[in-house]
Amino acid sequence: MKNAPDLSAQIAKSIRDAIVSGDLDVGDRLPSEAELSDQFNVSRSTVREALKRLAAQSLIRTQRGATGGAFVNKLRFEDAYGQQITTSALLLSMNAVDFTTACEARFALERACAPLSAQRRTADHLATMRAEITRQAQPGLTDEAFCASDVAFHRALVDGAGNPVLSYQLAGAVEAIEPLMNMITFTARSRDQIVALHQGLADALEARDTDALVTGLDTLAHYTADLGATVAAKQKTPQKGN
Amino acid sequence: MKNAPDLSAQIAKSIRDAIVSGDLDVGDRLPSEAELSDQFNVSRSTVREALKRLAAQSLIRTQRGATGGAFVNKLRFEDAYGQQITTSALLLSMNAVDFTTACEARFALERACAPLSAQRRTADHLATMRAEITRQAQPGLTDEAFCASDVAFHRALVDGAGNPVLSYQLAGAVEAIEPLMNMITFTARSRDQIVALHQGLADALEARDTDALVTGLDTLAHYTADLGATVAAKQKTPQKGN
DNA sequence: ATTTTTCATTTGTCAGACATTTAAACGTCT
DNA sequence: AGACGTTTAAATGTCTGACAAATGAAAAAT
Repeated sequence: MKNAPDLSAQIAKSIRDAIVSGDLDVGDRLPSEAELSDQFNVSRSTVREALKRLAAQSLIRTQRGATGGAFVNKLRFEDAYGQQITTSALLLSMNAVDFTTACEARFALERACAPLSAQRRTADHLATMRAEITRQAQPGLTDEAFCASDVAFHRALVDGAGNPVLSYQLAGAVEAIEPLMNMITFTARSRDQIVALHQGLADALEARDTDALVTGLDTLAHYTADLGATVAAKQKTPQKGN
Repeated sequence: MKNAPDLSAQIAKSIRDAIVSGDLDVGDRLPSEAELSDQFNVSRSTVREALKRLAAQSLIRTQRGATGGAFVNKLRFEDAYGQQITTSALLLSMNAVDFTTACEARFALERACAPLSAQRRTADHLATMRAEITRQAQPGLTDEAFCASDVAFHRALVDGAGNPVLSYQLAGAVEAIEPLMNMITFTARSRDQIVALHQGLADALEARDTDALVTGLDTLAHYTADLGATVAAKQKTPQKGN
C-alpha cells in the first residue's frame, strides 16, 4: 500500500517548500513552465497542474506575455481572509459543530480582543460600530442583512485591537458562523435586545472601559447562545415542511 | 482592463460553490473528467487544472481505477491545521509582522482559552503538559527541540478547553510563531525561568484556578516579549557575519 | 464455489499544436 | 533625435490525441 503522491503534488510541494523556507522570495519569478518541465523531467501539463495547486493557495500569481511567468505572491492578510472563512465555514458544517461550540469559540476569541480594543480603538472604529447599530435598528431589515451588519459590527470591534494577526484569526471565527446565525429568525424583541447590548458595547469602548466591555460581551454571548438553543429546540419538534 | 480569470479558475469556483452551498455533499462523486469537460465545454486538461486547484484546498480527493474519480472530501480539523499553519507563517514573514505583535495575538488568544481549559481539562492534558515540562528541563536540548516542546505544551493547554474550533484557530497562532521563536537563543537562565512559569501554569490548571492561570499566562507573555525585544536589540547592533 | 483472467473505466502523464497576451525590439516618419 | 506604429519573440492558456497505470467488476476457468 505505497502512497506515492502525484507528480504534480510532489512538484508543488517542492516549490512550496522553497517559498516557505525563503529560498524563493516575494516577487521572484519562477522558471518558465518549459524550464520547469526540463528541471523536473516531466511534461508541461504536469508542471501546470503543480502551479495551479500553488495558485489555489495564493502562493503564486501568473502573468501572460513576454515578460510573464509565475511570481511568488505576497500573501496579504486581506487575501487570506477569504480562504480562512471558507475553510472555517466548511469545517463547521462538515464536522457538525453545533451552534453552542461555535458561539463559545467566537466569544472567547472576541473577549480576548476586548482589553486591547478598549485601549487602542480609534474614532473610526467607534463610528463604524455606531453606524451598524443604527442600521440594525431599522425595522425593515432582512435577517441576512441583520446578520451581515452584526458581523461588520464585531469586526470593527476586533479591528480596534489594532493587531492584524488577531483580526485575521477572528475573521474566520466571526464570519464562519454567519451561516449558522442566518438560520435564526430574529424576532423584533430579540433584535431590540441585541441592539441594546451592542449599544452597551459601543459605550464601553467609547469610555475605554475594559470591564464593562467584557461584561457586555459575556451577556451578549449568553443571550446569543440562548437564542440558538431555542431555535434548536424548535427544530427538534418537526413541523410541517421538512 | 477586463479581468477574465482562467477557465480552470472559473470551473474550480463553480464546483467549490457547489460544495460550500451543500449542493455537493461529503462523499459525493463528481462527474468524471471526461464528463466535466463535456459539461463545461472545455478540454480535459482544463478540467484537470480546476480539480487540482480544489485538491490543493483539500476540498476533493481523487482515486484512480474503475470506480475511481473525484470525491468531495470531508475536511477534518487535523487536515486544516497544516494549511492554517503554513498560511499563518507566511503571513507573518511576508508582512514583516514583528515578534511583539505576533506574541500579543498569541497570548491574547491563549488567555481566551484559559477559563474553559481550567474548567474542562482532563488528566490527559495535564499529563502531557507535565511531560513536556520535564523534557524542557533537560539540559542537552537544542533550541529547536525546546521550542517544539513549548508548542506541544501550549497546545495541550489549548486543547484542554475541549473546543475544536478554538484549537484550530489557536494552532495557527501558536505554531506560526515557532520560526520566530526559533531565532531566539534561550540561555540556561531563561529556560529555567520559562520552565518555572510552565510549572505554575500546570499547577493552576490542576487546581482549576482560572485566575492563577490567567495571571501566569500574562507573566509568561511579558517575559517572552521581553526576551524577543532583547534579541531584536542585539540584532540591531551588527555583529561580524551578516 | 472459488480462483483466475479479462475487461472497461477512470485518473495520471506525455507530446505536440495553436491561440492569446505582452513587452521589447525594430523601423519609419517627422 | 524623438515619437509612433509594426513586428517579433516569449510566455501562459487551451485543445487534441495518445498511452500508462490502477482498480473494481464481470467473465471465465478450475
